[in-house]
Amino acid sequence: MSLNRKFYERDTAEVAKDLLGKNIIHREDSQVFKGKIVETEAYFGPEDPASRAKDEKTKINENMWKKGGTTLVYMVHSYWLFNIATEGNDIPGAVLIRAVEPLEGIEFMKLRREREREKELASGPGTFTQAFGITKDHHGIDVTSSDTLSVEQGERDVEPSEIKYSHRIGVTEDLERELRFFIGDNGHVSR
DNA sequence: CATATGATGGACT
DNA sequence: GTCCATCATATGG
Repeated sequence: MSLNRKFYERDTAEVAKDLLGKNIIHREDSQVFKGKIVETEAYFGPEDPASRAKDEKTKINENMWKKGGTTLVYMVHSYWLFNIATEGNDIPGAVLIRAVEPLEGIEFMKLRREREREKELASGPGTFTQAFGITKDHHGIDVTSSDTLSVEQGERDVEPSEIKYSHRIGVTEDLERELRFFIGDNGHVSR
Protein backbone atom coordinates (compact mmCIF):
# COMPACT_ATOMS: atom_id res chain seq x y z
CA MET A 1 0.00 0.00 0.00
CA SER A 2 1.51 3.30 -1.12
CA LEU A 3 1.56 6.22 1.27
CA ASN A 4 -1.33 8.52 0.36
CA ARG A 5 -1.56 12.16 -0.71
CA LYS A 6 -2.29 13.30 2.83
CA PHE A 7 1.10 11.99 3.98
CA TYR A 8 2.95 14.26 1.54
CA GLU A 9 0.75 17.35 1.78
CA ARG A 10 2.12 18.47 5.15
CA ASP A 11 5.04 20.52 6.44
CA THR A 12 8.14 19.54 4.43
CA ALA A 13 10.38 18.92 7.44
CA GLU A 14 7.74 16.64 8.98
CA VAL A 15 7.44 14.65 5.76
CA ALA A 16 11.23 14.36 5.49
CA LYS A 17 11.46 13.01 9.04
CA ASP A 18 8.51 10.65 8.60
CA LEU A 19 9.94 9.18 5.39
CA LEU A 20 12.73 7.61 7.47
CA GLY A 21 12.09 3.88 7.81
CA LYS A 22 9.68 3.76 4.87
CA ASN A 23 10.38 1.50 1.90
CA ILE A 24 10.96 2.87 -1.59
CA ILE A 25 10.26 0.46 -4.43
CA HIS A 26 11.11 0.63 -8.13
CA ARG A 27 9.48 -2.03 -10.31
CA GLU A 28 11.27 -2.25 -13.64
CA ASP A 29 10.07 -5.01 -15.98
CA SER A 30 10.41 -8.16 -13.87
CA GLN A 31 13.04 -6.61 -11.59
CA VAL A 32 12.16 -5.20 -8.17
CA PHE A 33 14.40 -2.76 -6.36
CA LYS A 34 13.45 -2.12 -2.76
CA GLY A 35 15.15 -0.34 0.11
CA LYS A 36 14.59 1.38 3.44
CA ILE A 37 14.97 5.16 3.48
CA VAL A 38 17.59 6.07 6.08
CA GLU A 39 18.51 9.69 5.22
CA THR A 40 16.53 12.67 3.85
CA GLU A 41 16.72 16.45 3.52
CA ALA A 42 13.93 19.04 3.47
CA TYR A 43 13.83 21.96 1.02
CA PHE A 44 11.34 24.81 1.26
CA GLY A 45 10.33 27.71 -0.99
CA PRO A 46 11.63 31.23 -1.72
CA GLU A 47 12.61 31.76 1.93
CA ASP A 48 15.14 28.91 1.65
CA PRO A 49 18.41 30.02 -0.02
CA ALA A 50 19.43 26.40 -0.72
CA SER A 51 16.16 25.50 -2.44
CA ARG A 52 15.67 25.23 -6.17
CA ALA A 53 12.29 26.86 -5.56
CA LYS A 54 13.93 30.15 -4.50
CA ASP A 55 13.93 31.31 -8.14
CA GLU A 56 11.35 31.42 -10.88
CA LYS A 57 9.82 28.17 -12.08
CA THR A 58 11.74 26.20 -14.69
CA LYS A 59 11.05 22.88 -16.37
CA ILE A 60 12.97 21.16 -13.59
CA ASN A 61 11.99 22.94 -10.38
CA GLU A 62 8.32 23.49 -11.27
CA ASN A 63 7.44 20.11 -9.79
CA MET A 64 8.17 21.49 -6.31
CA TRP A 65 4.94 23.48 -6.72
CA LYS A 66 2.90 20.45 -7.77
CA LYS A 67 0.77 18.21 -5.59
CA GLY A 68 2.46 16.27 -2.79
CA GLY A 69 3.85 12.98 -4.06
CA THR A 70 5.09 14.32 -7.41
CA THR A 71 8.68 13.35 -8.16
CA LEU A 72 11.47 15.75 -9.08
CA VAL A 73 14.64 14.39 -10.71
CA TYR A 74 17.60 16.44 -11.89
CA MET A 75 21.32 16.04 -12.41
CA VAL A 76 24.08 17.41 -10.23
CA HIS A 77 27.73 16.60 -11.02
CA SER A 78 26.71 13.75 -13.36
CA TYR A 79 24.42 11.99 -10.89
CA TRP A 80 20.62 12.01 -10.82
CA LEU A 81 19.07 13.24 -7.57
CA PHE A 82 15.59 12.08 -6.60
CA ASN A 83 13.07 14.20 -4.67
CA ILE A 84 9.40 13.97 -3.76
CA ALA A 85 7.28 17.14 -3.67
CA THR A 86 5.47 18.05 -0.46
CA GLU A 87 2.62 20.40 0.45
CA GLY A 88 -0.23 21.13 -1.97
CA ASN A 89 -0.38 22.89 -5.29
CA ASP A 90 1.26 26.33 -5.23
CA ILE A 91 3.15 25.77 -1.98
CA PRO A 92 6.66 24.68 -3.03
CA GLY A 93 8.57 22.03 -1.10
CA ALA A 94 10.42 18.77 -1.61
CA VAL A 95 12.28 16.03 0.20
CA LEU A 96 15.59 14.76 -1.18
CA ILE A 97 16.16 11.04 -0.66
CA ARG A 98 19.81 10.90 0.37
CA ALA A 99 20.44 7.30 1.37
CA VAL A 100 18.72 3.92 1.35
CA GLU A 101 19.43 0.51 2.90
CA PRO A 102 19.02 -2.04 0.07
CA LEU A 103 16.50 -4.82 0.77
CA GLU A 104 15.66 -6.35 -2.62
CA GLY A 105 17.34 -6.50 -6.04
CA ILE A 106 20.74 -6.31 -4.37
CA GLU A 107 22.63 -8.45 -6.89
CA PHE A 108 21.56 -6.24 -9.79
CA MET A 109 22.42 -3.12 -7.77
CA LYS A 110 25.94 -4.50 -7.38
CA LEU A 111 26.22 -4.83 -11.14
CA ARG A 112 24.97 -1.30 -11.79
CA ARG A 113 27.20 0.23 -9.14
CA GLU A 114 30.18 -2.00 -9.90
CA ARG A 115 30.60 -2.41 -6.16
CA GLU A 116 30.40 -5.51 -3.95
CA ARG A 117 29.95 -4.03 -0.47
CA GLU A 118 26.31 -3.37 0.34
CA LYS A 119 27.03 -0.14 2.16
CA GLU A 120 28.46 1.30 -1.05
CA LEU A 121 25.32 0.62 -3.10
CA ALA A 122 22.95 3.44 -2.09
CA SER A 123 24.60 5.42 0.72
CA GLY A 124 24.37 8.76 -1.07
CA PRO A 125 21.80 10.65 -3.17
CA GLY A 126 23.61 9.96 -6.45
CA THR A 127 24.57 6.36 -5.76
CA PHE A 128 21.03 5.53 -4.63
CA THR A 129 19.55 6.56 -7.99
CA GLN A 130 22.29 4.69 -9.83
CA ALA A 131 21.68 1.48 -7.86
CA PHE A 132 17.90 1.72 -8.26
CA GLY A 133 17.99 2.72 -11.94
CA ILE A 134 16.28 6.07 -11.38
CA THR A 135 16.85 8.68 -14.10
CA LYS A 136 15.20 11.71 -15.66
CA ASP A 137 12.58 9.28 -17.00
CA HIS A 138 11.19 9.22 -13.45
CA HIS A 139 10.66 12.99 -13.29
CA GLY A 140 7.03 13.98 -12.73
CA ILE A 141 5.68 10.64 -11.50
CA ASP A 142 2.99 10.56 -8.80
CA VAL A 143 4.29 8.10 -6.20
CA THR A 144 0.88 7.80 -4.55
CA SER A 145 -0.54 6.08 -7.64
CA SER A 146 2.38 4.85 -9.78
CA ASP A 147 2.92 1.16 -10.51
CA THR A 148 6.63 1.57 -11.16
CA LEU A 149 7.67 3.85 -8.30
CA SER A 150 6.11 3.79 -4.84
CA VAL A 151 6.80 4.44 -1.18
CA GLU A 152 5.26 2.13 1.39
CA GLN A 153 5.10 1.57 5.12
CA GLY A 154 8.26 -0.10 6.48
CA GLU A 155 8.65 -3.05 8.82
CA ARG A 156 8.22 -0.86 11.86
CA ASP A 157 8.04 2.83 12.69
CA VAL A 158 11.27 4.62 13.51
CA GLU A 159 11.37 5.80 17.13
CA PRO A 160 11.99 9.55 17.61
CA SER A 161 15.06 8.69 19.69
CA GLU A 162 16.64 6.94 16.69
CA ILE A 163 16.45 10.05 14.50
CA LYS A 164 19.44 12.39 14.25
CA TYR A 165 19.72 15.84 12.66
CA SER A 166 22.35 17.97 10.96
CA HIS A 167 22.74 20.79 8.50
CA ARG A 168 22.15 19.92 4.86
CA ILE A 169 25.14 18.61 2.95
CA GLY A 170 26.78 20.30 -0.02
CA VAL A 171 24.61 23.41 -0.10
CA THR A 172 26.22 26.79 -0.74
CA GLU A 173 24.04 28.69 1.70
CA ASP A 174 22.07 26.87 4.41
CA LEU A 175 19.36 27.95 6.82
CA GLU A 176 19.95 28.12 10.57
CA ARG A 177 17.62 25.17 11.07
CA GLU A 178 18.93 21.60 10.77
CA LEU A 179 17.06 20.01 7.87
CA ARG A 180 18.94 16.77 7.28
CA PHE A 181 17.38 13.75 8.97
CA PHE A 182 18.91 10.31 9.33
CA ILE A 183 18.68 7.10 11.34
CA GLY A 184 21.54 7.40 13.80
CA ASP A 185 22.76 3.83 14.00
CA ASN A 186 22.23 2.81 10.38
CA GLY A 187 25.38 1.92 8.42
CA HIS A 188 23.95 3.04 5.07
CA VAL A 189 23.85 6.76 5.88
CA SER A 190 26.11 8.94 3.69
CA ARG A 191 29.35 10.33 5.06
C1' DC B 1 40.06 6.49 10.52
C1' DA B 2 40.17 11.57 8.37
C1' DT B 3 40.44 15.30 5.00
C1' DA B 4 41.65 16.99 0.28
C1' DT B 5 41.15 17.21 -4.66
C1' DG B 6 39.85 16.48 -9.54
C1' DA B 7 36.24 14.80 -12.79
C1' DT B 8 31.67 14.85 -14.06
C1' DG B 9 27.22 16.36 -17.51
C1' DG B 10 23.20 18.95 -17.88
C1' DA B 11 20.57 23.36 -17.22
C1' DC B 12 20.82 27.91 -17.60
C1' DT B 13 22.77 32.90 -18.77
C1' DG C 1 31.14 29.96 -19.97
C1' DT C 2 29.30 29.23 -15.10
C1' DC C 3 27.12 26.83 -11.53
C1' DC C 4 26.13 22.95 -8.82
C1' DA C 5 21.43 19.39 -3.09
C1' DT C 6 28.27 14.50 -5.79
C1' DC C 7 31.58 10.78 -5.85
C1' DA C 8 35.84 8.04 -5.95
C1' DT C 9 40.29 8.23 -5.26
C1' DA C 10 44.66 9.37 -2.91
C1' DT C 11 47.29 10.48 0.87
C1' DG C 12 48.45 10.87 5.90
C1' DG C 13 47.76 9.27 10.77
